[in-house]
Amino acid sequence: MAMGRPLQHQPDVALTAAMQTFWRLGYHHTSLRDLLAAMEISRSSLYQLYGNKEALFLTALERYRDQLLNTLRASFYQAASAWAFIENLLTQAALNAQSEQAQLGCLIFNSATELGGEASLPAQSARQCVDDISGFFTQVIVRAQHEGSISADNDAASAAQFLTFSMSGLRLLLKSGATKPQAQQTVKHVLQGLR
Amino acid sequence: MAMGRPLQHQPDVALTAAMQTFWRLGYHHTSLRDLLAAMEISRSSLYQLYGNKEALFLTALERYRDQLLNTLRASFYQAASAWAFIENLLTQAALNAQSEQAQLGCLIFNSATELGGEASLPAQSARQCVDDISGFFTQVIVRAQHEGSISADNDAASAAQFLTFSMSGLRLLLKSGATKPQAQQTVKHVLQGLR
DNA sequence: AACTGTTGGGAATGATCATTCCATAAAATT
DNA sequence: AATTTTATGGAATGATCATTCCCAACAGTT
Repeated sequence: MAMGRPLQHQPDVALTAAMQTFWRLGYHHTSLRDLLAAMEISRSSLYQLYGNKEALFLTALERYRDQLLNTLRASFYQAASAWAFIENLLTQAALNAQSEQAQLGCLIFNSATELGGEASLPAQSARQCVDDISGFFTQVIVRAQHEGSISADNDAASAAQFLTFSMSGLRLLLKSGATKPQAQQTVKHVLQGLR
Repeated sequence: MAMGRPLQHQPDVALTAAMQTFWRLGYHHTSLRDLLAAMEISRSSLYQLYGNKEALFLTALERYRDQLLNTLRASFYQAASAWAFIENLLTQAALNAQSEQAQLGCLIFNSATELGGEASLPAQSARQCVDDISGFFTQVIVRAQHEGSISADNDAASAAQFLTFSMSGLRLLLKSGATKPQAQQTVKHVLQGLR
């Protein structure tokens, strides 16, 4: 074993806790007190291990994006068709209407809207993450076009953007307290818009 | 004329300046310094005339909503058809892609997303405003259904919500720097989704 | 001239914030 | 026992924030 006292906390656990806190409260509104309480480490350790609040947010955001994209990709590659994947994605979002998860929305979209046009690193990173999601959806659209479920006349990138903001819009709806039937009906509109 | 020194500033002008500042910076991120500079009044006057930051935001938000709804209603009632109104609304939004206005987004949606699930008065008010917009769109949808341009099978409220978040999503897209052709393509998706 | 309401800004209050420094304790090594 | 690394928390720093109090200047009225 290496010399010196071994690490007492698991960096993964602490990072996940930080991520959830940012998710719940937003970047600016999350204070160091909140972080320390959630991560269950001391101020000193936080600065030593993660640099500062901004750096911690960046790594937490990247982790969130990685996890999200991994989940999406896994579900995509094992889906019967691209269209089935899209349908399932939206339907699941609508079904989970009242869950806490849905109430929180998506960390990436939340951050992108909160940080808006800021020039800060967190803002840049958030916008990049939105692009990453949109890029993944573009692949999905392209496959759907090959499979014939979406007209090849459509620009794949635009369709992907439509799908992206529809996901974010759906989240906003659910956050505003839309009922499950309303959400399901809205999903139909989105699916119809993609065709 | 009334006794005492007459008002030097026009409350309307100052309120508009405050509104634009909240619009540009968001509620939390707008400091009193920002407000005073934009409104060109003194701290004393602000507190005397508008109460405090929170109260000022509430009146500014209401004014924004009133102006927006008035503009929308005027354009709606003089439109050839409900569908033409919707088409025009979305197309104009896409055409103004690069304008400063579009970059700002909409004060109501910005506030609703920024304040999210907060229990504060500003948050409640923002959610109410989203409902107000959605309510207006419901009327539009109902008229479109009477005119036959939207299937009567659709739930009007759900379609209105779809339209509402599509507007907000379009704004987010433009904020993220989507090109004009992309935005126009996305509008087609939204219109198709409404049918 | 006396009165009344508006305006402006200095100063203080009390709170929160992120960050740094520092001294100390704990747990492992050699 | 000496060393190395990690952990903790008190204290201070410097900044910003919204808000209140207060006093002086201002611009009209009667």
